Amino acid sequence: MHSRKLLSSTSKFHQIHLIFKNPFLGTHKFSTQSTPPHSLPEDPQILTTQLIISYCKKGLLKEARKLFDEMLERDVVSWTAMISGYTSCYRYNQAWMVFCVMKREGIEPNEFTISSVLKACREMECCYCGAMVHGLAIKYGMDGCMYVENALMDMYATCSHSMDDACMVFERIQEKNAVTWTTMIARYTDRGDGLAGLRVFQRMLQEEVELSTFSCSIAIRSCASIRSHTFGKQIHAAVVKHGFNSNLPVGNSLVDMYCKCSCLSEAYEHFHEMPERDLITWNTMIAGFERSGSHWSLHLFSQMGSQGLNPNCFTFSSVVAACANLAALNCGQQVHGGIIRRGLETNMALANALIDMYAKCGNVNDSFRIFTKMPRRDLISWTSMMNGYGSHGYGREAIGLFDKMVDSGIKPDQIVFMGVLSACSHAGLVDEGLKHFNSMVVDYSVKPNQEIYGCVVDLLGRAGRVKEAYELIEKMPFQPDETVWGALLGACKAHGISYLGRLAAQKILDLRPNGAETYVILSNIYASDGKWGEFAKMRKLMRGMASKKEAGRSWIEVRNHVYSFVVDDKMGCAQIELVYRGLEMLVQHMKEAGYVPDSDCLLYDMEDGT
DNA sequence: CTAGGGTTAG
Repeated sequence: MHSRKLLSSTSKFHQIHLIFKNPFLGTHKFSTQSTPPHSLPEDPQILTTQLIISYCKKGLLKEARKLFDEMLERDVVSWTAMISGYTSCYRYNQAWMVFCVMKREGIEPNEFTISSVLKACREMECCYCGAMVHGLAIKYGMDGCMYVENALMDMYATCSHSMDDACMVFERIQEKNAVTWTTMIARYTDRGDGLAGLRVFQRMLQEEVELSTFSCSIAIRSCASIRSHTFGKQIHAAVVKHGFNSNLPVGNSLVDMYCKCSCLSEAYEHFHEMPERDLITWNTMIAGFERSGSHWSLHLFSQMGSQGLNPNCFTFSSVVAACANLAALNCGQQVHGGIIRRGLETNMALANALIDMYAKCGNVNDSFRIFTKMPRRDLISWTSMMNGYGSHGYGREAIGLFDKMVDSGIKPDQIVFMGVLSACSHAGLVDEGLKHFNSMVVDYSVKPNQEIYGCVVDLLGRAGRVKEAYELIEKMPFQPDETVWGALLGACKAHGISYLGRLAAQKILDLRPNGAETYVILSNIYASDGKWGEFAKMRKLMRGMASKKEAGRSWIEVRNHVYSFVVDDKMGCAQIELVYRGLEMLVQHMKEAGYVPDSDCLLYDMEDGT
């Protein structure tokens, strides 16, 4: 811990001299004026405290701390200024340490100190520290102060394992203000319980608390988190009624809510009608389009540039993902250039997105180049690289990365195991895959979910070990879902095992009776078994269903332009004839190499008997 | 000198 330095000159004039040398109080002003402005306090202790605050506001913590250490007498205000200075610059440990020294020196904290230090506890997610401060607050009789109560509630809501402690504080608050309500709604939403957040919002309305832009934007985020278009629209109506429409946070959260509820046209409509848009508005809309309309996302990105807005790492992470979805390598490389030009390539989230983008564009070597150059890697970096290797069939490399990741001290999660197992599955590394599956629970205490079981069923099934796959399904600790049965069905189809195939298809149809492709596979199994009566039944059921299946679309980027195709496409690009000629050549090559076309899943050709 | 709101990655 630091020691308090004593100045050689102990006069108050020395401290005032220090202050006049300081740039933030404007030395030039004082030197030209004969008397300082009246607003400046004459007490050097107060002056120094204000100087500390100015330094902290500029992020000059070292300078602030030096001044603080050199102070001859420090009252509770100076201590609190130093503590809140550290918290406002995200140095929560330092804030906490200053608080501890303060207590040791026998300075009694006030409600300002307590609420500042509670913020530090909250950010450190240290419920233990927070509870200790709670005790002090009670001891000094500050637990009736609004600021302390709200800060306590927020601390428990953020750090405690459940919302129970926060609720206890909340219910005891006699006069709840706007901050009390909004904090509660926001914390429920942060924990993924948007519905509970909305219930608090509803109670707030019942108690006739006036709506504000704050409460509206938070409540809209709650709607977004539970994808409730219904509630979202209702709050939107209230927003219009209160004239909050022109408020940016409210407008931005509305755009996000409509996007998350998959109402992209409504989102865009609102985006379009907003009187003012900032970077966050554009980022939200671009991110919203990324998932289900990547080309719109890229279009919006270029529009944003022509509006004179400078993209940040949030913008780029969506745009890189959009390029990955489209497998648009050229575009992705240009975006990568833009990232480097802005010095954002050190951003971990962006590097992760680039790894994924290059892998999905087929350049897994570029992915690895980015991966190796990263100074620090998180779980997502490793997962992205593993998935990149896995999707290119490099199972051994993916396993190697997994081991290195564990060695570097990062704990794998379910998604990492998904990556390792699917890499093993694609590379035919059955025993390695099973080994990792078994060590999941034993060595890493990660519980396998449906998807992971589906992956192991796929792993066994691809290798022809269909019976083992079925046994695994029977041993599953929960009811197998569509993905699991789908994996088994795929294996049965590939290895011509009709008995288990019929069973799997039936299970899928029980879960999702309108799955046209399942009927196709099932009818083909009946056909191959010569059960023509059943086959006819299936075909009858399928009639009228085929139209419900959406056409699969493929696309390719050539010279900065994305061309997309559907089966029997006649509308495509001008060189469509050339494309078909190329395709015929390829099919000829494949047939010469011994390829037999698989028509099991051709839905449209069924009626011709092909 | 103190408290509350909006956007991103597998």
